Amino acid sequence: MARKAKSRWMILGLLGDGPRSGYDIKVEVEEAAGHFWKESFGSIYPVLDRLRAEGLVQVREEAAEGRKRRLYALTPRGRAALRRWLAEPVEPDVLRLELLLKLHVGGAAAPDVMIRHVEAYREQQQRYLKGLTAILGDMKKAEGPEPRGTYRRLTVLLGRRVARARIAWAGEALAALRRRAR
Amino acid sequence: MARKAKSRWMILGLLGDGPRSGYDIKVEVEEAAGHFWKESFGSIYPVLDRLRAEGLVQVREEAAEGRKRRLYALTPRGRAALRRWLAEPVEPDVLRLELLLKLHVGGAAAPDVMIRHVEAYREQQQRYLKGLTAILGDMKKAEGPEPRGTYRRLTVLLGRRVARARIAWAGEALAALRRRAR
DNA sequence: TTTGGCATGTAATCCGTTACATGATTAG
DNA sequence: CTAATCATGTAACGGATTACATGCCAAA
Repeated sequence: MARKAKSRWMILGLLGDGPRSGYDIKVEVEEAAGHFWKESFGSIYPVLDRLRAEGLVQVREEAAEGRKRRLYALTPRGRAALRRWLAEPVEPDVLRLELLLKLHVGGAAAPDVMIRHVEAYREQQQRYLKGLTAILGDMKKAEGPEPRGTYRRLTVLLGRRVARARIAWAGEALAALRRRAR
Repeated sequence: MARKAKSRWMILGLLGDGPRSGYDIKVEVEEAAGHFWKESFGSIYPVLDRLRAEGLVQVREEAAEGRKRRLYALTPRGRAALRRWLAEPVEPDVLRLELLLKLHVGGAAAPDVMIRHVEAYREQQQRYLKGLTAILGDMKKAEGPEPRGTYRRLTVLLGRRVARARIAWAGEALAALRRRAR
């Protein structure tokens, strides 16, 4: 049975905002959606080609003006497919949290090993939170068209809430672990 | 280059607590770690066999007393490998959050579609939170050996904090989206 | 001139899921 | 008796990553 295939929806979704090249998509995913998504060239180009074969996107060679670029644009069928997917229920994300795995089976290690992992986690989440806050600042300056702006701001706000919860947890966890270590 | 291969660590980690069968591992992942991990038989049995071939676990047929079961136990080399992995830095989890993807490209859909997604998300997180709280209750009754008990309780506490953050976000998001919809 | 960014692609690999296949035992 | 649970496995498939391969253009 057809499993996941989420790359195609990210790609189709971005094309919903206007024509883009494979390279554009890569950059845009990193910059605008990097806090909850990732795509590699190794999927982008083949997926783009498949979408074209299925008639969901069209290619246009952007000749001249510098290097050659292949711009992909949604066809009406592509837009319909996107809308259909958007209306489908969200599938629960596959969860595989490596830090929790290490904690779960951490009894086999020395206590300070787990303490260091949680410390690193807290720092990582603090950096992440900072990054999100910076993104939010940029968003305020460059107001985009609605409702897109609202949607994208909401994704960042969720990231921040979750990051703050994780940071708070890490503090609590470190206190508990240090108490035990003594 | 060898990618991920996280199943082996979950399996090796559980075996660190004592011998288990493939079936035991499946059940235990579901019941004790289901809020942050998942394993299918399709990986468990082949991985177990590979670990045996690598000399990290040993098999013992548990003959008689009901059905036959193949019990796997860590070898000294297996335990050493587990400890080495536990000491390695935690790799950041691959993040691919489908709800956020839909929101990110949701401009192509009608506003109420996104509202329904967020509502469903909130309900799902509320159920999830309830489940975690129940687990925590069970844990208090059945105190396990330390430090394992502390570690496992911490995994649940992180889940709860994050779930609460998501629920709070959903409320805020719904307010914003409904405001816009009018 | 050489480094770095722009730009497109292919090949190998592989982890993990789903589906299939089989059978024993136990509870209702 | 029969349905559910216990129990172990294999086969097919597929999505995605990593690494490789190639080349243009602009700036330092």
